[in-house]
Amino acid sequence: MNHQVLNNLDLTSLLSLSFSASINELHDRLSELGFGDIRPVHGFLFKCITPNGATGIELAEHLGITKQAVSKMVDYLEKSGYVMRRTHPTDKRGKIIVLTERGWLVMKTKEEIIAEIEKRWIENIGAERMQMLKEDLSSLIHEANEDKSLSKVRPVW
Amino acid sequence: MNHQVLNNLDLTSLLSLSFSASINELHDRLSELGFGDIRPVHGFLFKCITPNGATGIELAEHLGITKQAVSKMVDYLEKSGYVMRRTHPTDKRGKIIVLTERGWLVMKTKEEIIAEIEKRWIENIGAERMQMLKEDLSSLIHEANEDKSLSKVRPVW
DNA sequence: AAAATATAGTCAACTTGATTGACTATATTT
DNA sequence: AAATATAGTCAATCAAGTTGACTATATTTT
Repeated sequence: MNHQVLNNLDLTSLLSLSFSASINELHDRLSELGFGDIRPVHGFLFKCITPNGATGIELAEHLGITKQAVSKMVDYLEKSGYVMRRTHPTDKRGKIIVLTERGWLVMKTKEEIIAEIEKRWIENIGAERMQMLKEDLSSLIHEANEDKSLSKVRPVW
Repeated sequence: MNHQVLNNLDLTSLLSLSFSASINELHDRLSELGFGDIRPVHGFLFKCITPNGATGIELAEHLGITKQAVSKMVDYLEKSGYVMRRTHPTDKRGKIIVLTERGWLVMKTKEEIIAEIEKRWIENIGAERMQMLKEDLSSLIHEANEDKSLSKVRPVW
């Protein structure tokens, strides 16, 4: 697949391919660094947990899946050592899910890798174009979600 | 989620959200127009079938899934009236999967919707910025896949 | 030409990550 | 105080993928 072909793709396909490329690079690097048990969806979950923890239902809404599915995901992440269930400070029905030290480590590592990727891309297209790219993508997301509620940030399709 | 928040997201998250927004809008519109039985992955399959049909193995490589999974997907799409299995002209082991009239109709409809979406986005950010956006995304994809083979266009994560 | 090997597709059994429904314990509203 | 709503979990099911086994046809080797 060469540059010429790419230029003729519609925007949706370009977004799909570029997202795919970046998320794959991120997780390949995470794997190399010993975080092979983390999947992309976990990153979206961690983002909602930080900085102060979150309840299962908050996570479910954030990810756009059921609370039962979140419960299983948390089982897995707890077993793998990334999160802990704490009793909720005020609501005895609830629990609050927080990151362990390893959870914080993977977040920090992820940010470093993403910074590396962005840096390489800036070298490629220049800082101004990168800034414009981010602004334009933000506008598009903003505009597309004007009407809807949008608290779900999980990229489902 | 407001504009300010979006501007502070990393590029990977922005790509995820914008892809998600566009693919969701596309499929919401397709649903309204009576194509509610089509999922995003089917679009990637159709793209490989057109214009001259494709074998199961070609589709499997294109999508990055097994030939058995493709076979099931084709079962579904054949039952739903979008594709047909034809005997392969030269290889009696093989079959060639082609679009039905309804298959062509959904492709045409899809292109119209995508054109609408792009048009609206051009009204939003301007034609020049849209052109730059596409160029930059193309560069990024191109650069990210320099080393790899990349014939898979399915956005897996 | 015959035999050995490779390839295209399908069937069946299994895995994974989601779903819906039922339940317990605690909160909130009436 | 009673009725209802909410947070979380357990169990059964579903959907979309996987691996492994098989048939029929092609291709390669001897």
